[in-house]
Amino acid sequence: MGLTKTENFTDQQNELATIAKAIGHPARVAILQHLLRVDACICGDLVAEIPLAQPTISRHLQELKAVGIIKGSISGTSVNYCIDATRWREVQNQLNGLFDTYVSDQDCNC
Amino acid sequence: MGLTKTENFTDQQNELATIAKAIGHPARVAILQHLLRVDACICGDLVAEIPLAQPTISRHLQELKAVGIIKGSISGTSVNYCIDATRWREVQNQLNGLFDTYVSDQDCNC
DNA sequence: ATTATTTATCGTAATATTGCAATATACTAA
DNA sequence: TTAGTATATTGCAATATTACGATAAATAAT
Repeated sequence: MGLTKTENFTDQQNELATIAKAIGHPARVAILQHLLRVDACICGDLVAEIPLAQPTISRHLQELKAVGIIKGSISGTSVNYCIDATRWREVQNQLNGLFDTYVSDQDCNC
Repeated sequence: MGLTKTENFTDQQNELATIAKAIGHPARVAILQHLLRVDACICGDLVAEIPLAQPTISRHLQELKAVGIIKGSISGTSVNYCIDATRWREVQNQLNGLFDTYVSDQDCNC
């Protein structure tokens, strides 16, 4: 069917999944890493950095924007993209919320 | 095309994406949360907990197992699943490796 | 006005994912 | 051996994702 049954899960579970899914593509990881590395707003030189066609990169950018971890602002004919600081930390906390649930003494002997 | 061009990216980028993708489904988040909550090996009562058909849950379990964050051991006619402690921390570190790259003073005014 | 530049959107093709019913497999119990 | 129980696999059908060429839209430069 290809259709995820989101109604069966909690908002938190769906949100966590949506976030993870957004990061779940190497091109989007590469985009995030580039935005982090240049530590500034960056225009569309992502197309030069990442070996994918311009429309494809544009799509990946939209997907990252959809979950709020990056934002873009128009500057003349180009667009400046950057990490959304607040959302970035929020997302990190939400992921760590899942990972920190694990306590070491619950190691089983499977 | 539907085919991710993994050859264009580094191993690290691909691995990070693969991990995130595995977590990127609410059913798999629910499975992980359940495994964490019961803080022990758990037999396949996941089917009772999560409102999806048994084959569907089995598939999600295989996907989580494929990235190594859970492991299963046969115990008679049932299977015990649990978090793989080492891999769990490894994955958390890898994700935090990405998120910690962000330093607050790089806030741009987009 | 025309042209160039940059980014987004549309249309399309190919592959992937999700989900379930049916079935297979593998062990347990009688 | 036969029946029961638990999990995995197979075989679909439907939807989603990925990617790219073509094109649109919007500004900048001449």
